[in-house]
Amino acid sequence: MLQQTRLQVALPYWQRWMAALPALEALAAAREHDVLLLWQGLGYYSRARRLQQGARQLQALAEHNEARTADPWPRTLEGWLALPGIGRSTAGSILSSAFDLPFAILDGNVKRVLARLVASPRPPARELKGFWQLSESLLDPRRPREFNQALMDLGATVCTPRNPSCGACPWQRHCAAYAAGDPTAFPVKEAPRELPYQVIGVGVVLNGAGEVLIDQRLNEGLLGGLWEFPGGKQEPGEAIEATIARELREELAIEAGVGEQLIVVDHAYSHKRLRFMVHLCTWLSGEPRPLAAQQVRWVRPEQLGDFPFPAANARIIAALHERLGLEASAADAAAALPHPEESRPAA
DNA sequence: TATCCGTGGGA
DNA sequence: TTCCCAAGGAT
Repeated sequence: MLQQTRLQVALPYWQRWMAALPALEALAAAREHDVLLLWQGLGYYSRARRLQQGARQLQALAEHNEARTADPWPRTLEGWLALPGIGRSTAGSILSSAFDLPFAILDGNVKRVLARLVASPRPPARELKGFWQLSESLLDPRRPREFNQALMDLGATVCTPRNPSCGACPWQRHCAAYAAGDPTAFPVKEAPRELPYQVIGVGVVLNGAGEVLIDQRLNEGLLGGLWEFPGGKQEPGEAIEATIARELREELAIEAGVGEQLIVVDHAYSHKRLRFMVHLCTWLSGEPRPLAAQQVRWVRPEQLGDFPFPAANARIIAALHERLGLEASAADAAAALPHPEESRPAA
């Protein structure tokens, strides 16, 4: 959870997670649907699926270990790196913090501290090998747990991105960036790229029974494995109503009447900006088929909270509930425990 | 190696 | 409002 995510943000998720999945066996046995529901809103959703895959791998390894003398947790770098979603830094964090073993880490805080310490002239991403060597060479092998924690805390509380407290820094005498006069010039940043911008037409399709149509995205790519309201990119010169009708036809093989606008949601991802133009639609004909998704379902609007949606879609759900006069909000539903109900394909 | 992968807190 | 960037990993 802490990969690219602040402790303060991850903490409430972690507390709910540990209450629902308190041990390796619980995570390994859980439904992926419920795992994603617990992760809903945290972002980088492949982390959740890979974490569960990793739990299942560790459990399988433990069952093949006939001796059963040791716990399932690896004590080697290779053992952790064999698990999906665990890279060198996370492996080093686990080994040093859980077992006090001498393995280095390299998170955002450490990169900044080291970049300033040596006044590294290039962005850390272009010097990863050197940064790893530096982190390893500094590590105190006698107490790696305390050293790594201290190094991260130094970056988080003293050697901060803006307005660092160099007067309180124990490494001030050794810091090349401080000697150069401007510590905030490091780490050197990559030239920011312009974010692509796209308009997405989204259809909230209702049938005669008052049910709404949702689909589960493919596991690969953006927001993999999460549910959404169907839609797609607006093409040049295309009216948004035409976009929505076309996407429903191409991706679900249905015909729908595109009605009034429900809401417009602007959302910035780390690498693109999107504007969702959301319209209420009326299903006309065709059994929905998951042509570009894992599965498709008709669900009652008050049931939407049982499905993991990305953040931008949570605003659409809230608008729909408000339009329909429902009191339950997506946020309320997201805070609830995983729903035991099985999720089945519509077709 | 460069790019993709989310979200939200804080300045 | 806009921008930065966070206990990184996979491809």
